[in-house]
Amino acid sequence: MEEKRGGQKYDAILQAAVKVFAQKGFHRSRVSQIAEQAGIGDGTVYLYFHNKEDILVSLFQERMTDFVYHLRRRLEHTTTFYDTLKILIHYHFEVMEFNPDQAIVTQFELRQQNADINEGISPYLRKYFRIIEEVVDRGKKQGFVKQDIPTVVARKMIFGTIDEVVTDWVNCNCTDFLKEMTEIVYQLLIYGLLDSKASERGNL
Amino acid sequence: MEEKRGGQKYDAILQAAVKVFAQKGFHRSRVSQIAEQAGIGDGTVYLYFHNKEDILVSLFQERMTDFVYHLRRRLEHTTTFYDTLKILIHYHFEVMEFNPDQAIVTQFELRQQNADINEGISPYLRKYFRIIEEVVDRGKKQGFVKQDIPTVVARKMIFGTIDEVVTDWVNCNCTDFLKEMTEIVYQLLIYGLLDSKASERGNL
Amino acid sequence: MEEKRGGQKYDAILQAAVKVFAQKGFHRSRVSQIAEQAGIGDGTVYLYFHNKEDILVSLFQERMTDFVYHLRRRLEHTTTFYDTLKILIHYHFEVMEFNPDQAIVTQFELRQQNADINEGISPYLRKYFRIIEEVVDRGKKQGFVKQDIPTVVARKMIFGTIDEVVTDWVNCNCTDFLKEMTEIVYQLLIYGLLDSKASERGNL
Amino acid sequence: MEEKRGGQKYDAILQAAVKVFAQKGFHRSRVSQIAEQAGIGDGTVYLYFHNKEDILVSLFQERMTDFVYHLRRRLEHTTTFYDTLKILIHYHFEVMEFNPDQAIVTQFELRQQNADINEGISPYLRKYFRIIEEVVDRGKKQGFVKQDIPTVVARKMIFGTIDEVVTDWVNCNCTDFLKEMTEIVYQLLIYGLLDSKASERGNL
DNA sequence: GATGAATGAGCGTTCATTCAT
DNA sequence: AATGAATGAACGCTCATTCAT
Repeated sequence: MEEKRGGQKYDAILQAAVKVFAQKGFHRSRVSQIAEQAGIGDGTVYLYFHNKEDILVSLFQERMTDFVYHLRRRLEHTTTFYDTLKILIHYHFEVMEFNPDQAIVTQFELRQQNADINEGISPYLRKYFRIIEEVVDRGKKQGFVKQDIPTVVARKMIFGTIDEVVTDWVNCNCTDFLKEMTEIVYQLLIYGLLDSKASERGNL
Repeated sequence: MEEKRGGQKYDAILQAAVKVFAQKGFHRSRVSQIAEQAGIGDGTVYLYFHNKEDILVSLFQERMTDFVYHLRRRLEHTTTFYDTLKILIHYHFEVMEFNPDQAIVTQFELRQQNADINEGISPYLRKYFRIIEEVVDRGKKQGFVKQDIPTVVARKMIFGTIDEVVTDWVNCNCTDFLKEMTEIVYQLLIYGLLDSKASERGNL
Repeated sequence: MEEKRGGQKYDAILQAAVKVFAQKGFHRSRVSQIAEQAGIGDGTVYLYFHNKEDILVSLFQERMTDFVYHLRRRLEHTTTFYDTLKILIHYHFEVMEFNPDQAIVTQFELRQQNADINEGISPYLRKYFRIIEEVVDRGKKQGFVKQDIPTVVARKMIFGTIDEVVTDWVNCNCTDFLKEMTEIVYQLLIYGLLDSKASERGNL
Repeated sequence: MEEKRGGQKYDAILQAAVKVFAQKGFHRSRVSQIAEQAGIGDGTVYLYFHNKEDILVSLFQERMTDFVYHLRRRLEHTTTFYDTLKILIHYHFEVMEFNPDQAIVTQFELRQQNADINEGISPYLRKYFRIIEEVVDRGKKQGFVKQDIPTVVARKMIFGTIDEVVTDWVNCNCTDFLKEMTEIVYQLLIYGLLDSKASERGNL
């Protein structure tokens, strides 16, 4: 076992875990099921992970690290706030749509009020938050985003909206085409709900 | 047991459950802990609830029914979309801030991928969603909300944003004043991120 | 469950435990076997004992408390060191012979190098040691026992000899009549190995 | 594996085992710990021993064979019963004191009610018993030891006493000087507890 | 011979639920 | 209705042992 993280078995376990967790939920999933799905012995799981929770946490860390890495690469060559935000939304939807099992786990199983799980997950989620906040800040500098909007609150709206769209999509058994939501979500975040003609018409 | 729902012990159990669930999380909570906290015997819990999950589900149903009832009453006398939306946001924050234990349970413990729990919760959550969607629809009729925004998507943004703000607040141990977020959240949802002068300046 | 120690189930578990421990040895014994032997459910064991080790320790504590109590009563009315010592030896053998299962557990399973077990057992074993030492001390005062023999060493010889006799008896599947060893052991401890005529004959 | 018994790795494993067993106790010791302590791979252990129990048993057999061999050599040139017994006691204490880890294992870990262990150990322990019994028998022939004392019982007293002294010494963390106990133990075994003047004084 | 990754049987313990009182 | 002692199914995890390299 030269390599733990990134090793063949390590990956197989994570891949098996997403499947099982997505199907049964974390608490109803059995370590033996994961092992079986991965085609290895029960005990082998514990050569690569400390315990069941560690599988869930590692799963998120691996995927989030990947997500953040590729997201950053995609955002590298964008210029305007508009492009950037749209690509961010699109990539988030794309990744989720590409791996519905992963999406299920992300939207449900990770939202646990469990110290170990939370501590393992939070730092990695915050990395994503930081990207969104950087996007907003850049938007401010470029004059696209209103200066008086607190960056953190803007991030909460952006992430909260995207996240809710994904949750609903998962709840509908991932039937719709998530990526097609990109444009409308983007428009809403940028322009808000208000019909600009309303003020002109004196409705305010 | 003349009365189940609404009976004295029934309420005592729910009240005890919020406390225990908030502190330990649903899966780490023991039925015996809830019984003790409620000052009753373990077996008595099962005179009022089918099982542990039923407690969590009933808890949400009760609170959500209350929430929806009072929210509707507050929204009854509002006229413009602006008032309505602001009151909705404010009331959501107010309720959460008033009962942090309830907030913790709502933001974490209810997000379970568990058939029984989900089926018990979804209908009641959808009642809230319907209110939000009605608000959006009314806003459209009044000409405040852009007609081409799908109501459901607008609801996702509104709820998603509010929900994310609450989640973050809970994650920060409920230290900030949540209600003070109302105005900024309201502004963001209505006007979006865009600095309107940007288009005039030709940044688009 | 009004009573734990001394309760009906508590005793049943201990009685079952001696039997199972004696047959299989502590480490090869299964809690489920003890429960079955006691005619109760597996979980019930844990209403009366903290864990498997606690059963072993409690077993020894109960039996040793009994042993010490009855031994003291028997020794109460003895006068000379001779009577006292003989009764002590006899009672030790009698108890062991009366309950071979208990004897097996005492001679083997309790000699564990395990902090929890040792800490639970030592204080109770020392109570017995104290009795032996008191007997020796009284013997000294009465002029029966040589003054220059350290009481503690005398106790080690007395207990060590009795204990070894019992161990050997257990190793021979408890076939001999243990109580019949009383006299010879007594003689040996009192007079030692030496043939007193030897010195007279100048063999020394 | 040209050589098993006596090979370099074989010895290394035994040496490592004493250390680990003494520290953790047989059941809490892990084969991997022994391997690590011996500086070899886990699997290598099984090239030299059948299983974990075999290590414990072999350990005892090796050490006991050595012990018996050297004890016999020391006793070869003694003449009187007195010398012989004293040397026996002294050598037993000396060996134990020289290797406290070995002593701990001998006093605790070997006293297992386990068929395999017992069967492996008994024959070797009996070799020691036989020596003691030979010493007693010779003592009888020489007229030092009372003829009517059954040799086996005498052996039980001798071994039981020595053994108990060692056990107590181990329980006190091997702090005292064990060898200094030789004389008093010897005196006790030879002359017994009785103050010979007592009978003269008519105390009997 | 030496290794150590892989195995999987095995078990102590928990705790939601029941039911006799 | 209320109790809480009793239950036993269920499972995460360990670790002695194996065997391909």
